[in-house]
Amino acid sequence: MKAELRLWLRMLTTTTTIEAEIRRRLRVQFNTTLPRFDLLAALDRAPEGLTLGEVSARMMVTNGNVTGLATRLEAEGLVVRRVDPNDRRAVRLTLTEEGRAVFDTQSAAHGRWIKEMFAGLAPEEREALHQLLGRAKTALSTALETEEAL
Amino acid sequence: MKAELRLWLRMLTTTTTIEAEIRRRLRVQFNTTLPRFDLLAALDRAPEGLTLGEVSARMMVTNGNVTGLATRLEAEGLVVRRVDPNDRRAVRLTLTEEGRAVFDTQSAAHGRWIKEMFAGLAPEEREALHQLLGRAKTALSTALETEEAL
DNA sequence: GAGAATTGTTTTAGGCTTCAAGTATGTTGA
DNA sequence: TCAACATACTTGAAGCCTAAAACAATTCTC
Repeated sequence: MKAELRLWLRMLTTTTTIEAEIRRRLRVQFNTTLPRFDLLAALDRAPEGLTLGEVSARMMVTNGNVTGLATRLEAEGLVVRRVDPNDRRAVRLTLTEEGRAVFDTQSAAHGRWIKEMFAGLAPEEREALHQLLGRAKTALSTALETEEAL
Repeated sequence: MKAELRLWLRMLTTTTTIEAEIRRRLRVQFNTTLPRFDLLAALDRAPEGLTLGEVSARMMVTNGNVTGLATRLEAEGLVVRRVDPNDRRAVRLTLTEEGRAVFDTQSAAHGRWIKEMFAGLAPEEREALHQLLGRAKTALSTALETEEAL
């Protein structure tokens, strides 16, 4: 098998394993899901709230997806939808007080999980991995741009 | 932000970007999906076919998931379901001739895509990344086993 | 200012995924 | 033997996700 394919498969399984564990813990410990958590995280970083379109860009998912996510989180009382007064086409999403409190707890736990999962890696290894992933990322975007240009 | 979290986010976005591109190409070039492709790949490596349970273990997804996937692929004529004569609870899945031909084409394209996406990485970088991901993987499984034991 | 193009969101149809419950078959041990 | 347990799969409900079409509000252009 080609070296590139081996690399990709290892990268994929490593990431998938971590992600599956995070999803599992979010479910059993907080009865929530990764997409919900990610949406709260996006709002947490934007004190003024975000329009659905901004959320969808930050999360790299489609608009229709965010609509449903927002509806569920709103039903749970964690976010509120408000029509943007400046642009009545847009809907602005903000965390409720409860939403912020819930996210703070979940976020702290999430941080601990990640730290724990990478604990077996020496700081230099961690740094080297970060560096190489950065290289892979730029290599990738050049490859995709070249493709685009055809 | 913690170094571990930065590393994880970079790992996640890199992997996600590649995966999204693969899904996109499978869709536009072959009108198929990644889970379908993965299922065919699993069968391709098993000349005698696999039971649904074996597929679900290899793909790391639930049984119910494989049931639906198999149903759709069967409807497309790419796989056949046959009750295992030795264990009438089990259903054995095998590629049809068409299924094998389709997979061969898709698999070749998939290999080229991956090669292309990692082309910007020098062989030493690729090797180093592979190595570090291996380290991360073992570090991760020790972390999860320790957790398990509590 | 009216019509056209653009932008922001929702809806629709379909597929993927999980968990939990249900059905059928197989295995085991009193 | 046969009841209890285990295994293999399917089904159903709910959520996540996409692409494409529909709708609504805004902006542009003449």
